[in-house]
Amino acid sequence: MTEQEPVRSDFIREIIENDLATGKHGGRVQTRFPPEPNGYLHVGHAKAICLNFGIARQYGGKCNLRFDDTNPTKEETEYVDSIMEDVRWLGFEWDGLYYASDYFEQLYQWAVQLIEAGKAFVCDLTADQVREFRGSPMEAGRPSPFRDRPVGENLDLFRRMRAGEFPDGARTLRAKVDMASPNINLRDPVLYRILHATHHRTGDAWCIYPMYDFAHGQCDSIEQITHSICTLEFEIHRPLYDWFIRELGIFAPRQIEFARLNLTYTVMSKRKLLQLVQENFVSGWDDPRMPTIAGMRRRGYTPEGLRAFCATIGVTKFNSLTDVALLEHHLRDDLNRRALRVMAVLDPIKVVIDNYPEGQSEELDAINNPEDASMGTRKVPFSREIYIERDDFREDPPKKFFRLAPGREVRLRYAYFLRCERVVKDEATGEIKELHCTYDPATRGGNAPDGRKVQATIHWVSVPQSLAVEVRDYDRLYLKEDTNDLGENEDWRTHINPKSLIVNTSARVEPGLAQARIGTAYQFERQGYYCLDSVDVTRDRLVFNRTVGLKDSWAKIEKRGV
RNA sequence: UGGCCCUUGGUGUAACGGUAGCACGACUGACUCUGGAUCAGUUAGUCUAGGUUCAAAUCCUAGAGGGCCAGCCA
Repeated sequence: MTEQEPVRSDFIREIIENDLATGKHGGRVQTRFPPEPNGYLHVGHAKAICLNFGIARQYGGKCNLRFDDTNPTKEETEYVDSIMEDVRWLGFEWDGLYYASDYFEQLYQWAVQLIEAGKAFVCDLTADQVREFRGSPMEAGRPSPFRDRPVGENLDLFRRMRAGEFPDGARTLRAKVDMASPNINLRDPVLYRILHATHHRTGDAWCIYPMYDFAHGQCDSIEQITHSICTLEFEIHRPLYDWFIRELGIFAPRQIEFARLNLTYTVMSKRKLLQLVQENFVSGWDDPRMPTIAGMRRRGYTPEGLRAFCATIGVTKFNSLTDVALLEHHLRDDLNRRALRVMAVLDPIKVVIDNYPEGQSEELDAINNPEDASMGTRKVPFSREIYIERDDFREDPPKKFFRLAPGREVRLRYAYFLRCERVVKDEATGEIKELHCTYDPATRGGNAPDGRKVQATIHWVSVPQSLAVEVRDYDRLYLKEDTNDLGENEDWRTHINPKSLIVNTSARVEPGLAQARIGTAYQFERQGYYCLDSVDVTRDRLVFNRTVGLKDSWAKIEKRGV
């Protein structure tokens, strides 16, 4: 990431600047990005990553990557690996790499400390009973009958919980806070539960695991996090974290909450993304339709585009729904600068140029990127038979349609003026089989010496040299704009778009694309940005993913009704 | 019938008691060998009601609307 990328200020940066100005923490800024390794990172995480790592970079601070791995039943090494890869791909490098599980022993000792101070107790209530005793938001809870268990007994029981003497769920360690608090998190929350499960890092060393609430704040404290940035739903947990920090007498980070990203037509919950994968709605976490970082990378999104998007959406405490068009705008903005222009005919119709000598071919110069002259030029072959886009011809052209039609002349990009003379149709179906045209040899390169103008320039490929490729076009995965807006008892899957993937096997591209490389952005001129698929390409089959389409003002005109 | 947080054009945001600005979208127009890009322009906003003040998007009160919280998930 270049240091020059613009950073807009926000309420969190204001807090930090204020802390810096007043000398809090001696000018030190330490943040962290704390994912749970139970799924792949998505674009919402990208916002959090840009925030935490971006702040550290901006203020000369540090940012750790810490895996919140306190629940062995859901976490896997595969996710740890993917998360590290995605953070790096986005353009960030962590200072410290930690796991909550690194701190299990310390956390255990702190639990013992709370027991000794009479602030925690071992509770024998079942999960159902705990729920019942907890009360509701409207009514106070009742204390557990085990709340006043003597310290010595608590210590003994907790030690035996660790030693594996009890089955899952038999007992918990709970904090003694306030059963009458209007904040339910303070009603004697569970600190430790018994879970005879193998942890992806600590193996079978433990059979009791700390709850997130008992781990997160203290992990931040251990790492001397100055600003602990998290999403809004943890706001109500903050008093609990502060309580632990105070009772334990340890370093106090400041937690600041911001609103998570919501995008139109985009499923963002980890639970739903996991469902999409497990129920085969998509091919995997990296399916190009997924809003995961891995999916977007495979789709052809760029780190720069994603970062630019994150920089403009801002950071607030307001629950908003960002238009996915804004993401696409930043993507196009970046891709426009970097993409190699090529010609590809997605839905070919054959054109025979009757006055072009049979058996002849030639090479024409084409510009690789009009936005960047340093990307040079290339040669594209031209011959008597070419393919053009079926959409670029209308037998009976509507008003404002500028492209090819009988008797009309257009420019073939980088080649010649072409006039349509005759249409050949299938007698039975009426389908257009091919076009017979003539070209003007004097217009080689694309300009007429007599100064004559054409209304349109269309792309094309030469039939004999063209390459047949597979092109995958993606549409939104979800049909409803607000994916969180669901009726009572409504299954969110009913709104999954059944046509989110369209595989096109009849596309033809210019021959130079035989050397296409994974990770390179291409613009199929007049159509969109594409990239080679990183998974399904084989030696004899090129597969291109449509990253995002170009803005199409003709489509707009046509849609309005001419 | 609880507690906490939030509310600025269609959307995302800025304005920190003193001219409501920016971006996206939409719409015009110019230009163009991509109906792309670019450029110029138009559109449209402070949730409501009171109060404080010379002055309120900003402070106070009430209301309306939205979000979160009753996992041995994070």
